[in-house]
Amino acid sequence: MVGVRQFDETRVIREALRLFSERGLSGTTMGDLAQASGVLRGSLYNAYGGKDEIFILAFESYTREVLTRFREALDRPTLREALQGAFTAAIRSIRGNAERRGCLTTRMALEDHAHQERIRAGLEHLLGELETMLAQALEPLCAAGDNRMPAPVMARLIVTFTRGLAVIDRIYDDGARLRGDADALLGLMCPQEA
Amino acid sequence: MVGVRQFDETRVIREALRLFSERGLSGTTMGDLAQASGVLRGSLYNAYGGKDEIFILAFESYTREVLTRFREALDRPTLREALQGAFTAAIRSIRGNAERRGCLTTRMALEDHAHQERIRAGLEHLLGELETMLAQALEPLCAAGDNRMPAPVMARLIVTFTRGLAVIDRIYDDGARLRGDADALLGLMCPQEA
DNA sequence: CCTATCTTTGACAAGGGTATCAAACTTGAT
DNA sequence: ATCAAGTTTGATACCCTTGTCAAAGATAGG
Repeated sequence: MVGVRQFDETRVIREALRLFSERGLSGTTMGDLAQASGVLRGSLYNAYGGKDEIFILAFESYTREVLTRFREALDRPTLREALQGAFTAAIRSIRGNAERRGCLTTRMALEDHAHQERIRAGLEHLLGELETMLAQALEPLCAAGDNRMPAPVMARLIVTFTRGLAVIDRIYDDGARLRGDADALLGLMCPQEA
Repeated sequence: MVGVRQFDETRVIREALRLFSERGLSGTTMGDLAQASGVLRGSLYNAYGGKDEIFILAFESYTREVLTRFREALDRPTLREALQGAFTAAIRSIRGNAERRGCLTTRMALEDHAHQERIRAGLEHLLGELETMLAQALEPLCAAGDNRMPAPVMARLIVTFTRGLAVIDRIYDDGARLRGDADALLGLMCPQEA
């Protein structure tokens, strides 16, 4: 290797993910990315080609992160606990942490961009994986109880509902509201008073 | 009146609503608005001041339209029918008609803009009205059945869930999927097999 | 130490959008 | 018919963003 990249590539992706989550794709400029990562615009163009390429990399990283988080959250012995885990993970994803805020998936779903189809396909892939993971995790737990709702239907409902949580958070910015909604749906899905 | 406006103001608002719903606020330019309404940019600036002012007017019009639609949809004798009416109205709003597509509320919630606070307040107002309307309409119907969930909680859950439907529609563009999700939640809220 | 190759740097051109403005125009009221 | 007030029109200035590029810099391999 003769020409060696001088900057921290993981930092670029990390900062990009943060900015895209907070401001969206069109709301983030190459200048923003450059400033946040401490790399000059020219270097970013040279290394990645442009904003869309950086976004794709950031989104792939985000997909891995989200799926890992849900996989862990669902690993519980009862239906109720698994659902609680899923909702808690979703709300944590949406409300963010010190490093990042906002749900990139929901954000990208509502935004228009040049590479619409590619990004839409990425979102479909992420939500599809999430739905499959939910269905597989809930299947045995649903069968154990007296649940009338099939696990795949429940999985879809959870995916759709949690997208709604992301929207509501943008408007009310109220964690208690999100937890209240999640508890309400949990109550419908697990009527028992354990 | 000496200087009389030469163009059709209702057409401007109607076309603006269509464009903002389909492309978002930042995705719609004054040029787009001018072209769609057949009015020159200069005239729009003179009449309204700028894009944001036009948006506010369009959003107010949208708020009235949505609330009217839900008021009619909820006017049913049983809980199940009222819920079905609400979900159908929501899906119709989201999927649109020949004239317009896309859910402006959900779209605006996820987009960043200069007048963030003003628009966020507008969204909170619309969803608040919707929630109140739902709670009041469902209250007597819930009391009639053996429902354990209080009407206000159910109202919030519906508002949140239907925002999720709007997001899912953007990704899958599949009306059957939306109806499936709505039926699933309906099944949880009205367990009886009428 | 030298070199080939890639990276960094800063400047620049181009495109698109917002906003402004003066001049021409329209029209209700006197 | 004339006037005053508001509107239309097209041009223009300005800003922001993207994308490109040549020159300078850095580094592994010889």
